[in-house]
Amino acid sequence: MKKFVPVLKKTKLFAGVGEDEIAAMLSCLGARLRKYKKGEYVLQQGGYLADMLVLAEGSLHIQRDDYWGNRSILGHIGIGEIFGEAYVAPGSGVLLNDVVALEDSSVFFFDVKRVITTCSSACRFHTAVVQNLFFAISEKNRGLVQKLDFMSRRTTREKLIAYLSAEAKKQNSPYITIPFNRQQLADYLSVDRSAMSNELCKMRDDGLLEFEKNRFKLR
Amino acid sequence: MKKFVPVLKKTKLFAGVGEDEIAAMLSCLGARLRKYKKGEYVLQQGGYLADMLVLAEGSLHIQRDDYWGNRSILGHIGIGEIFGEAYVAPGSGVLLNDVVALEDSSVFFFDVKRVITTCSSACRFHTAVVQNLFFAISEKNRGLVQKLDFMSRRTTREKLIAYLSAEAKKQNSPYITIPFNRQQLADYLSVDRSAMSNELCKMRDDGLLEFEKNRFKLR
DNA sequence: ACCTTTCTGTTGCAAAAACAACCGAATCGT
DNA sequence: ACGATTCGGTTGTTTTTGCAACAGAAAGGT
Repeated sequence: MKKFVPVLKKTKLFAGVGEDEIAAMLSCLGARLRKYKKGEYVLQQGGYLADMLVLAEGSLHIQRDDYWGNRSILGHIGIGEIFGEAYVAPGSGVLLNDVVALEDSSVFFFDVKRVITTCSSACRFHTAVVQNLFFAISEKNRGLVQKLDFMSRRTTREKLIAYLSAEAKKQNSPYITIPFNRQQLADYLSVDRSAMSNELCKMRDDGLLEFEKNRFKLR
Repeated sequence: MKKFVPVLKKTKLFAGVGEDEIAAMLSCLGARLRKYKKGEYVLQQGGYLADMLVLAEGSLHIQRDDYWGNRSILGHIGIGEIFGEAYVAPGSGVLLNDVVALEDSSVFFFDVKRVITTCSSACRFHTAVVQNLFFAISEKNRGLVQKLDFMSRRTTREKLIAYLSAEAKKQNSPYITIPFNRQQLADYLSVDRSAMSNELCKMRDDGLLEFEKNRFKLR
C-alpha cells in the first residue's frame, strides 16, 4: 500500500495532507488495497457496499446492462477519484451499477465509518479529510447534474455539443481527449452509435469540430 | 426561527438530535431564515452561493431555462430537504440552475463552513450532524443517478415507466401522487408534453396504469 | 356568475433517432 | 505474416419524437 501514498497525496480526499500523515492514517481509516485484472468487476449491480473506494491505478467505468444487453455508461473513473461512497449510508439499498476495470487496476477500500467519525486523538488531519470528502462528493454531485444537462438535450447533436464543450472547459483547451471510443460515448450519452457517428461527421462537415479517434478539436 | 425547530427535527440533517439541541445549534451554525413568495427565485443560475439551504415551509423546483425559453426541471424540493450544498465547495463555480418557489416558502440558510468544521466545545451533536450531512448528500447523489437512469431510456414510455416505478417504490404503494403537472413532468423527463400526454393515454389503454390529474395507479 | 387563464388531450406533419445490415481499416493475438 | 476481432463510418427503412395548432374541461379572479 505504501507504494501508492504519493498517488493518494494527489487526490482530492487527501488534499493538504502530507505523505507521512497519509501513511499514518491508512490504518486509522481501515485501508485495504485490492487489484483487478482488465475486465474484472470491482462492484456489481445488486450488491451491497460498506466501504468508500479510491482508484489508485488503472481506470474504470461505471455502467449498467439491462436484460437485453443494452449498456448505459454512467461515468469514467480516473486515478485518484472516489467512488461507491453514496451507497454506504444506512438504508441506501443495493448498488444500481456495475463498476468494471478497463485495464489492470488497483483500488483502495476505506472504512467510511472511520472516515466520518473523527477519531479522538492521533490524526490531526482527520478533520481536513472530512472536509475534503464533503467537497469531493459535492464535486461528484455537480458532475451528475452536468451529465443530466447533457442528457436533457433533445437531439444527438446538442448532446454532443454539451458534452464536448463541458469537457473542453474541464480540460481547459479546445483540444480534448475523451475516455471513450464511439460505442462507449454513445452508451454514455444514451444514443445510437451509428446515428451518433453520422452526426459527428455532419458536425465536422459543418466546421464545428475535427476529430481523430478519441481526440477532438472544437472551434 | 424557533417556530421551525420541530420541522428541522424531522429532517435528515438533524436526525437523532433533540429540539433543545437544535435550538442551541442554530446560532452555532449561523442559521438565518428567509421567506419567499410564490414564483420568487430562491437561487439564480449564474450566481454564487456560500450557504447550505434547508426548506422549512412550502415547496420548490430546481430548474433551468435556456435562451429559447425551453425549461428543464432537475427536481422538486419538499419540506426538510437540503439543497445548494454542492456549490459551496471552493472552485465549484456558478450555479447551473434556478431554484424557484412553487408556493410561499421559508428557507433556512446555514453557514456550511461552520457545519463541517466541528466546533471545539459546546455542540455535542455536531459530529452527528456532519454524519447526517454526509448521508443526506449521498442520498441526493443516488437520486441523481436514478434520474439519469430515467433519462437514459430511449422512449417516452420507458422513461415514464422508469419514473413512475421508482416513485411507487419510494412511496411504497401502487397509488402515487407526483409533484408535477403534465408540462412539469414533461420538463422533468425532457420530453414533449403533447407526445407524453399521448403516450400516457396509450399506456392507460394498454392497461398499464390509470390516472387522474397528478395521481396515478400502477399495475 | 362571468370571463380569462391554465391545463390536458388530440391530431397531422416534419424532423430526428433507432435499428439493421454492411464495408473497409485498424488492431490484436499467435 | 496471417486470420480474427474490433472499430468507425455509411446507407436505407421504420419508429418515435418534436412541433404546431386546436378544443374542451378545469381552475382562478373579480
